[in-house]
Amino acid sequence: MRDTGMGDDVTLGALAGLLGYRLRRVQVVVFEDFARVMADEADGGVTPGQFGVMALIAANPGLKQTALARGMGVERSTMVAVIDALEKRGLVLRKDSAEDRRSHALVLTAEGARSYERWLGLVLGHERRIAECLSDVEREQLLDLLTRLDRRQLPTDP
Amino acid sequence: MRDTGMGDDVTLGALAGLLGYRLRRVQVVVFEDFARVMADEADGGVTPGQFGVMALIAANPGLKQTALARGMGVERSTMVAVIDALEKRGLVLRKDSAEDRRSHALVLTAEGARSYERWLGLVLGHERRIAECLSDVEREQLLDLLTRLDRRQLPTDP
DNA sequence: TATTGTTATACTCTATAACTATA
DNA sequence: TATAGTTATAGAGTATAACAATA
Repeated sequence: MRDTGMGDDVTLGALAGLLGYRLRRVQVVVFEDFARVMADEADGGVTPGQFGVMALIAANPGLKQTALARGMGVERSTMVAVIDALEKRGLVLRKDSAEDRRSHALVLTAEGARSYERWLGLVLGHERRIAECLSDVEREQLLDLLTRLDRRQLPTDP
Repeated sequence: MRDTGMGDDVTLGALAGLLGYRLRRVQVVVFEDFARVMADEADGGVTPGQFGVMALIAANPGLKQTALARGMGVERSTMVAVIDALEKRGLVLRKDSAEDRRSHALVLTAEGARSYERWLGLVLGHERRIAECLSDVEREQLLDLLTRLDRRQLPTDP
């Protein structure tokens, strides 16, 4: 395990006020807690990325891989192996699209839907724990500020 | 370039309120803008991780690799190649430590210090741009909330 | 015995470019 | 011509485990 303790207390200098540094530190904390939660799962659970994919499929049944890739902010080609792995585990299914024979309509299998619901519960618990030092209002503020920094939320330049 | 535009507007579902997802999205935005800023540099500039290392050395001249690794939240072994690359470019120097002959005292070279000051200016501009949709107060709030989520900032459990 | 830096190795995530089959 | 999915490949970034030198 990485030691992020306060052992040597290095001065952060210019880093202290930089969003990039702060974001990366928190990301490490979040990912470690996510992994800890999933470690108790019999089948090993899912990674944060895999959970995100399943959540988007659950919310948009039948969406195609390109749209999913955009939603996750990765390339189409990157998505292929992710779906391969979930499909091999019987959690996700590539159905033939009715309108466009090039594309796949992604859906959760019955088992995938069951697993997703269980994992969603775990993830909500994880969410509560990592934000336990914040009030509900502060957590909402944080989510709002982060959402506003996400360019995807902005209208495109004219 | 990754397409994070609003093309297909997928419903985020449970993801919308999850810090892990929001953090990752913003991280992508931040890293892309950082890369854009550095692309104009004659020598290619530095990566966010390399900049962080140089900032910590600048703020803590003479610190050893283990302390630096802790400050960056990575393993000692991971740090080796990072410093190798910076040392090969003449930006960082491994000096012999006076007290402990096992460890190295890390310092910026004269050129490293000059480059760091220039890059710091670029990074502060980058910082201003990615947070341009936030007021100064909101940016400070965001930094504060992120800092509080960073376990390193918390007192260790008894 | 414990720590510092190092090597060897492997794994995950990601991207680019070129291909195919459709549209 | 353009798009959806795929493959092949490569490059970051990271970790673990074992080692030599030193404490």
